[in-house]
Amino acid sequence: MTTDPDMHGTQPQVSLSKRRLKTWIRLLGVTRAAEAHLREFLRVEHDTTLPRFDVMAALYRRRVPMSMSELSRMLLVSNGNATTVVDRLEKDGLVRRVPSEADRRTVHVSLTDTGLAQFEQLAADHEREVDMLFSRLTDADFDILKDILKRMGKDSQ
Amino acid sequence: MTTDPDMHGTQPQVSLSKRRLKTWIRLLGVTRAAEAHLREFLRVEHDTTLPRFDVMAALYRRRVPMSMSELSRMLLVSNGNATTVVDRLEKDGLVRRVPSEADRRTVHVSLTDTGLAQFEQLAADHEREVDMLFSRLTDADFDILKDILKRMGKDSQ
DNA sequence: ATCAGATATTTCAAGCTTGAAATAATTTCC
DNA sequence: GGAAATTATTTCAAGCTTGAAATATCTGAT
Repeated sequence: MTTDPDMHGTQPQVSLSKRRLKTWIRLLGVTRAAEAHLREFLRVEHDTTLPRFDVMAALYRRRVPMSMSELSRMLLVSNGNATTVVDRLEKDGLVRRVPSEADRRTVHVSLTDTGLAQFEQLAADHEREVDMLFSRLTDADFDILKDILKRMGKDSQ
Repeated sequence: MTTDPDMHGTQPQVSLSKRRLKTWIRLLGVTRAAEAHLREFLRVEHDTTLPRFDVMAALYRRRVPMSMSELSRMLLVSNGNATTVVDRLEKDGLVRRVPSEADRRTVHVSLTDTGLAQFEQLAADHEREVDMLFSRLTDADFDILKDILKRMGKDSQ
């Protein structure tokens, strides 16, 4: 909370606003690099893609069938997007659509047995990969990061 | 570097690996939410897109004309992608391609006067928007984040 | 001088992503 | 009970993104 309007402190010429921008650009860069790495890993090692993985991961975490809307809200993607990715996964037999009994507008999506088996393979390898990406971070870093990210996320409640 | 195989420490059941995964998922979520916010802002307020903004920002930062390869390397996107975004910006008169004198394989891309003027408008608003997104973070947070991100980025040198 | 390998860019097909429009079903409120 | 507003999903056109293949050019070793 160092307020220093005339910039006589340790950061002489850099406004807070510029610092925020720089941090955002760096954050975006690091995140994109990590995403690119994981995408490459999924393609080369498992012949799949990040969006497919994301959908399967969301379904896996819940275990209980999930509506298309819940899915797209959870993944922060548009409804139309969720539809097409699920379409492809369904065609490959990894995912199943079941119309809801209670609400005829709704469909419930869930992993098939094949999908579940494939995902468990995938998830183990993926976790190992993430582990490597974050290997330079200590436990203390995680505490701090968790706190910072929580505060950042507050905006988009 | 706390090695505690039997988990008798302060984090009883949670392995470091699981923590890394959770942190990555949260980081990805926050970054995507912020990106979505900025995309929405660019669309509604300036009738443009994030990739277009990214290209213009890269060209602006350098001032000196830039090859397509440098551009795609800087933005972490494929060559083909850079080509199509530049195509569209060029068609809109915001960007210019000039063949290199020294190397006939190379084209140099730069902002046109129109592009420069438009970008300066855009950049000011964009900075204000980022400022809002990060308003909950203190100066101390930035110091820490900078350090953490630097260590994370080391992998993808 | 030539040729093999490296580098710069574009093109291409396929998949991803969006926001808006279309359809269908449900809920709310009079 | 029925009209109006809301919600769930799909479809659509346009743009984004990728990796691989095609072209063109350059560089370096012989």
